[in-house]
Amino acid sequence: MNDNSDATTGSYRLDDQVGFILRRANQRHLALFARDIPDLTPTQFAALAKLCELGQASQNALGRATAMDAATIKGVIDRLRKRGLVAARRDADDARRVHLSPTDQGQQLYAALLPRAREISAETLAPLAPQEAAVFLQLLEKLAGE
Amino acid sequence: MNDNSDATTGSYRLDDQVGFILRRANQRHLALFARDIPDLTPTQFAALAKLCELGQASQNALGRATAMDAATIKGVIDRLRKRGLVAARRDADDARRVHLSPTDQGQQLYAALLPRAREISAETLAPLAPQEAAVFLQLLEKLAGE
DNA sequence: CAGGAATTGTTCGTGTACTAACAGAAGTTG
DNA sequence: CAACTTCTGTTAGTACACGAACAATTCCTG
Repeated sequence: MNDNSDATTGSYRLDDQVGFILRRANQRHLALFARDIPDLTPTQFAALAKLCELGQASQNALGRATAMDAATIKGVIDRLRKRGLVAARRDADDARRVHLSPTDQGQQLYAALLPRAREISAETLAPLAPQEAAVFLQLLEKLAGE
Repeated sequence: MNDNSDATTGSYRLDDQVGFILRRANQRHLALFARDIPDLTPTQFAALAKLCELGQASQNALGRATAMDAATIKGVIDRLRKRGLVAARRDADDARRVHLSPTDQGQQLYAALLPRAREISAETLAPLAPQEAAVFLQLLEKLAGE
């Protein structure tokens, strides 16, 4: 019973806690992204990518698909619209909804950035051997839930 | 050559990218933390915990130890000072430095929160079997770098 | 010792991220 | 159909997080 990872016993070192390491891993990824794709934030790219995948979506639906709450997705879409990458119009069937779709420019940018996005994913996983990366992604997916 | 995880070929699905899943995993952890320790943010707790571990530190040094840049740690420390959890004074040897130490109240709060902090780490890892969690933490550490 | 370089901390601006509160529209049920 | 509930989007407030620019201090090197 010397297990330091026990939930109620043993020492607590910040550097060994999942949350802390998760935050650092995320930081490293964000830094790689900012270096390779300086013109778009990871969040903005996620929204654009998902919208291109789906073709269209309501604002909140896109938020759910990209794990952003209503307040967050609004700011992200505002910025993408300001840059002409996303078009918005009131939904005809449902007056509450904002119907979103990527503009031509948005689709072109997405296509142009795809290789670099793949690169970023590879670079992020670079410290792991290929099989390790596969295992890691499976476990990480479990951890993320939903 | 059908490997979708190839860095330059194959399809790109946002939902399969490390960065995206990393962000969701982090979100889940933050939610657990906010639920179990509503009085302190994860970042504030990290700063307080590290300062209690070290006993004392300069502001920037504490920032490095907790993976926060100078601008970020400043805000965090300001809030902890305002709540009387951290004491600050100008360093005698180096006039640039702000010497930080936890107050008695800060140490007591840290001690009181420790069990819940351990709980949060356990809950975060709960979707994984014990051996899976161990493997995951090793790989995650590699990914975080430094 | 003098002058350039590095370190420490601060401020500003931008961009997530979440809570809470709100208004308007749509759906549900008695 | 009317009341209730849910869903959609918006706003305001707080808190990370980082780049860039800056002043003061200390360090280093010629």
